[in-house]
Amino acid sequence: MDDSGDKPRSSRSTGSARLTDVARVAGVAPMTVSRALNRPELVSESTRLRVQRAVLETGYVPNRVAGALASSRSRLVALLVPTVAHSLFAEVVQTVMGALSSQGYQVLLGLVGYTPEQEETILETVLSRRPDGIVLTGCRHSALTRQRLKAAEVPLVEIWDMTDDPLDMLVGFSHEAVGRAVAEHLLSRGYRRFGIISADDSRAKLRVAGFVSGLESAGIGEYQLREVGTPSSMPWGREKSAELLDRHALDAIVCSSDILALGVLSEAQSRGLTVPGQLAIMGFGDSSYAAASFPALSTVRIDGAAIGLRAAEHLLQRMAQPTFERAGQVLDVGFEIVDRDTT
Amino acid sequence: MDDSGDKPRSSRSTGSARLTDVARVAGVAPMTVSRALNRPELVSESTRLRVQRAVLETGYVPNRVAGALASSRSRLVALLVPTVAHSLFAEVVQTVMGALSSQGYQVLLGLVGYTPEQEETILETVLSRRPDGIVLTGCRHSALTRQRLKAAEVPLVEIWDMTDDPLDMLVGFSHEAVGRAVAEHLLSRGYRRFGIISADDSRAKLRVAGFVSGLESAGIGEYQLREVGTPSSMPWGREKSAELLDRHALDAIVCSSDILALGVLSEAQSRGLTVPGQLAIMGFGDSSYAAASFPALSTVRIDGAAIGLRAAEHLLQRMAQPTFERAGQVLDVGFEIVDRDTT
DNA sequence: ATTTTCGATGATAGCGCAATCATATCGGCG
DNA sequence: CGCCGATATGATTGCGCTATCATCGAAAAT
Repeated sequence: MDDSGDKPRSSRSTGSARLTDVARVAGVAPMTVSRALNRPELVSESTRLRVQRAVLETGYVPNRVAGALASSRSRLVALLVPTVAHSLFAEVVQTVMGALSSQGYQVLLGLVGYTPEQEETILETVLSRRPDGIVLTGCRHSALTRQRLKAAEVPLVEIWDMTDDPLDMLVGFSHEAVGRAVAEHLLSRGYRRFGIISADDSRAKLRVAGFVSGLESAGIGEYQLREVGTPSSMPWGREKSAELLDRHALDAIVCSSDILALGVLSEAQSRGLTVPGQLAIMGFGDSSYAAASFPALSTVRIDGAAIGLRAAEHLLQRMAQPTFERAGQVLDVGFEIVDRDTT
Repeated sequence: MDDSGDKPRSSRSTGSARLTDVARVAGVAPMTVSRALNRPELVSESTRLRVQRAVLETGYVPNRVAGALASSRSRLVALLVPTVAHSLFAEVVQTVMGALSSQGYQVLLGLVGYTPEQEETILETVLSRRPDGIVLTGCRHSALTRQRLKAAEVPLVEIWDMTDDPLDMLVGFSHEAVGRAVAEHLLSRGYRRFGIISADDSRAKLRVAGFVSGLESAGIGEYQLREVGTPSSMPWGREKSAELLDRHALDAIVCSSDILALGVLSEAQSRGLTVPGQLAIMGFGDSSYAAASFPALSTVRIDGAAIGLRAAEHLLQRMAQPTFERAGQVLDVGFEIVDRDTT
């Protein structure tokens, strides 16, 4: 007889227990169950325990879809990165998710590749989930993307790049500065005839631009540039460096990623070139295998974990106090030239 | 005067355009706008165009939170992997997301580490989003996890492991078989005195068990085992191999991941041991850098992309026809011993 | 001409939850 | 003793959308 008062569940119902079911079992109002679960400090100890028991008894799993609609808080953060098949971004994903999940947020991951068009498409569907915050890789967005982000008025952190004019918050580093620093480093080592192998991606190109401007500051106007598609890979590095070495007398090759540099290293070894004696090689990223190659790869270390962590912190702060305006906050985490055995 | 009939938006409203706003601008009923956007084949061409214009004019972004609540379809798939900071799982994430996003699904990523407890916690919050499908790494789940998954009645694919008794669908390979195959391979090469360095993770332990059983089949009962914590890293490999080599005369060391093997390789080189002459080394995973090490690392290739792709395909099929029962479907994608220069 | 069919559109009613305000209870205090 | 404020709980309403059924006009069938 204990369900004699129940209306039959509508045909649209999902079948699993709802808040009202828990409430009936616990002998309280639905609202009290909601509070017991979300704001336990507002209910008495005894009620909280009764609700807890009722939850176990009914096997209730809260429906956060409904909760999000009712409260306009999704507890969801969108994280948009080009790829996870690259240890640097994987590290960012790992740390961002660690920091956010400890605060009860879940992550909606979007892989946007390296083109603004993909970013635009993915952002649209992401915004339709009404995330409470967004972490976005890069600062170069399409006009539509910028407009949508502004209209959404959602806390936002751009990462992995640098600009004076962020959409909201920014945690990253200057790719141009990286390029210039690499140029200075290699010039100080005495290298003069440079090859460059770069991925066809806007941030890699910025680093190349910085590198070239560094060369020009030293009066060097000549260099050989080859572009490769994404994703970068060892074979790309081998192929392009073979092309470069066949046609030009070079004493150093600079790569837009460690994996390309490893390919160059293979090519050099297959040609019997001593490294760095006859050919110096420079990578980017300081991936876990950079130190493991033989000879150990000189590279540029980017602290992806720091970027992810600070980005998450900034976002959490803003999501906790949405009124406190701190737009325009910019953090440059820098980088470090790691001088191993290939330069 | 054109808003004279509007009720003021309630204080709970979010401020952005809703379906009814688009409907008013387009001069149709809200339901027609919903259809024009989600089932365009059900509305006339002219209505569809008017709605399209109204959407642009209002800057409407659909609210899929509300849509999901109303339709009981979230268009969300939960993807639970131990970590993305490991190229094998990154590859899975990459391919699963590629396949799902092309069909309009978004991915809720969960990083569950290597313990059933974490999986349990994360699964609970994941289920509260009412995903349309779940991809779960591994087949060993806590009782509560199994119970919740069964109660949720959501299409599910377990990956990266093998069992006769999957919860629903399964795409993976047998870790024990990997271990046995590695044992046979090394035994056929003549190695007899083995060290094992394994991560403290249940699937790695299965591979160890398979390896040991392979040794025992050959009448070898002695071997040296060291466990390391997660995440595996080169320093762990170096440290544990140093310990092993100090105390035991070994002619081969088997590792539960390529990154550990690379550490072992460094240690061997630092001791002036020839590889594989004085010490053979075996990795697992065939990470991108395995072929790049010097000497190139012998390892076990797992086709993470194939696993991700097939898992996504199975899931899409089931989500499209939820009535068509195919529970119990199991796909073994196998593995391959990659015999490079360290064995 | 009348009925049937079908495509297109609209009206209504929830989906499951939390914001909000109303109500009840209780001890402390003038 | 009655009033006040704090604390605990409940009733109501609506978040924005889609399932469902009703309606309506026009073409097709009788």
